[in-house]
Amino acid sequence: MTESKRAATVRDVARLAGVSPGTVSKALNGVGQLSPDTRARVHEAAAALDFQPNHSARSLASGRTFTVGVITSDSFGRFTIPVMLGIEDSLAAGRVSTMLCDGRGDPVRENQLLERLINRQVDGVVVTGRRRDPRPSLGEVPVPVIYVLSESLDPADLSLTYDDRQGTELAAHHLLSTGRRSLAYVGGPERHLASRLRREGVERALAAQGLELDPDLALYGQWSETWGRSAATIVLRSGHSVDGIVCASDQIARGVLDGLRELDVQVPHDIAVVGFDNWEVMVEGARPLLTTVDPHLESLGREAATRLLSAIQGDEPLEGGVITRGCELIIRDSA
Amino acid sequence: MTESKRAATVRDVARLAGVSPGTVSKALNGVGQLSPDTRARVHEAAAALDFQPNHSARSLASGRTFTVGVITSDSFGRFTIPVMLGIEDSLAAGRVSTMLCDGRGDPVRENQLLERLINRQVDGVVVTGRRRDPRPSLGEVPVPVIYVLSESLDPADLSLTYDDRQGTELAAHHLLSTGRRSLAYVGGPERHLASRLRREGVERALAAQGLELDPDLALYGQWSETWGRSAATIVLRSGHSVDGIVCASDQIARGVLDGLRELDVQVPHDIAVVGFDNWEVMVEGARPLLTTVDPHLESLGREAATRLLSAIQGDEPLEGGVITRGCELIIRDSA
DNA sequence: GAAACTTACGAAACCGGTTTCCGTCTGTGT
DNA sequence: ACACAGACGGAAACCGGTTTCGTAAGTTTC
Repeated sequence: MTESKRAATVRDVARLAGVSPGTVSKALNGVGQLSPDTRARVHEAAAALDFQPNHSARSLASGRTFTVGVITSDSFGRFTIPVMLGIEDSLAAGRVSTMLCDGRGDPVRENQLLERLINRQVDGVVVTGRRRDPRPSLGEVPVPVIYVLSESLDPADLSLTYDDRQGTELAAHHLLSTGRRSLAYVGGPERHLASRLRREGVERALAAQGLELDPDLALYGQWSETWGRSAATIVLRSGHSVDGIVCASDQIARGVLDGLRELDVQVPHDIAVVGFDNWEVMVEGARPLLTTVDPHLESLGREAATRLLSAIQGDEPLEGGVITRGCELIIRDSA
Repeated sequence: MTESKRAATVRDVARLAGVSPGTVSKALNGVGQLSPDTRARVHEAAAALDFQPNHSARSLASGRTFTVGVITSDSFGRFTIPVMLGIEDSLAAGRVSTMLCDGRGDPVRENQLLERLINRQVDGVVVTGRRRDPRPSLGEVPVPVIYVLSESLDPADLSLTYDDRQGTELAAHHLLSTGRRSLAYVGGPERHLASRLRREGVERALAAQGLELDPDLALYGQWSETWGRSAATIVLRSGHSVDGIVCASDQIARGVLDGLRELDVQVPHDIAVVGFDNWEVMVEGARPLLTTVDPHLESLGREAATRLLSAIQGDEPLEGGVITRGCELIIRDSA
């Protein structure tokens, strides 16, 4: 099918339309001064020959590649994927392709990849990673760069991320507004920023009602189900009559649910549980279905791509700073 | 840093080395007849200027882009990612980049993406998808194509996939060799090839011992935990004294484990359970830790890339057929 | 009816490498 | 001393678009 000897070039089109190659370029790109008639003839000829401009040639001449690089420090994990989808979705519309690179969390490797992307003349770069913790900047790069999820340490860079604090605040607020009074927070490792921010969200919601989070009930551990199960026991044995638990991830929440069930606690009757991530697999397998916070990663990816694109087109650099988007609470059966 | 005005070109290097641009190209690419001395001088000059050949120009002239396209019909789901990682891993070594496209399972969109990749002159294409079921061929494509996971319906294409049958055969064999006699199989939807093949594996292992799979104990359902939980009940109520269950996925297995626990069945003492996929999240959250079949998706991706690469370099087309790789049983605590 | 603009398009340079072809220089054989 | 092969490296064409610039024809202006 796509085998007609050799692809048509702009000269072939020119010959068929009876114009010069330069004119073909102008007609097809809608630039220059051309009579409507000529323009039409060229388009016709191009269509007849199924002309597809050679991408390399176009890039070479114009300096633009219609390609953006995506560097992830995570190995396309659960967090990167929705972001990628959003990016793809938004870029595909502009006929821009993405070149995906996995930095494996190694800054050296990351820099090599960046070199390579620059060398390939990408029009822009998206940097993303699993962690919410700030990451080192890529430094001076000749094309626009936007950081997603993991914000850049350099305030001159533009970062786009979601609001951890607001997320759990939403969750805790929901618990409080449905009559719960004594909340616990089960986080991941304390060294992770996300763990600490999410705790703050719970504290803020409590403070708004004149309540506070008992230090005994603010637990740090791992991002795993196993930890969630242990945490459930710890909370129950704490002596406090907890009636709501905000978890820092759906995995933890799932562990908590399992732990509670084993201890014959009714969810949500006795204790309500909220997760974080809205990770389908976890949410679906959980019993009862997990109420959780959705950080809308895909739309974050879409926005990142859109901003990057306009920076590329407008040629004005992205202005630095951190843009934070809100999360949404998805209410199901566990709270 | 990478801001030294304008990137060095082959002419800059030529001037510094006191040779002609053509000679620089030859020296750097190790072709042509050049004295060792000249070669060295050019390399030195290139290093001094931190010369990076312009990718578009190189592609334009040589016809090769050092880029392969990856089209996934799955939205970078759980199955595609390990494959992608393998591909990346294997290609990065050859300084080849990957261009990722998500076909969303829509053949029309898929074809547009392919057009775009061809137009961008990719050197080769990898097609992958979540489903094991065969998929339509992309048809005539001017570059090598390899299908991974979802094999192509056209026997003239080269497909690379894993052996579902052998996977569950391994699992069932393990159960039998540890003294289990009465096995059940809990599959996904019957319309999915994977479900049927995995059942056959169980049957083969049983047949090897002169046993067979009772039709009552070969269950089809969904790829979900919920289904696994139901299936556990169905198996127990079947009246057969089952002592081993082979599940078609880790999610199902996890549901089965939960179901059994609720019915006070001891795993693996009373019933042994084996999953399929070796999906870390599921395996880790399961209690007891899940014994499961690992299809080694990442190495499948690596092999696909390697084959593609050699086809690209050797210029001989890939010979058609389906290559099937074996799975490995990962023994943990559930069987 | 000439000057002053416009409009429409082609010629050619250009982007930055690769590759072919050919001339020169050196060394060898007679 | 002369022919000849082989090694070396330069000039220039080439890949396939884009873009600048110049000019011929057509239109307005006075």
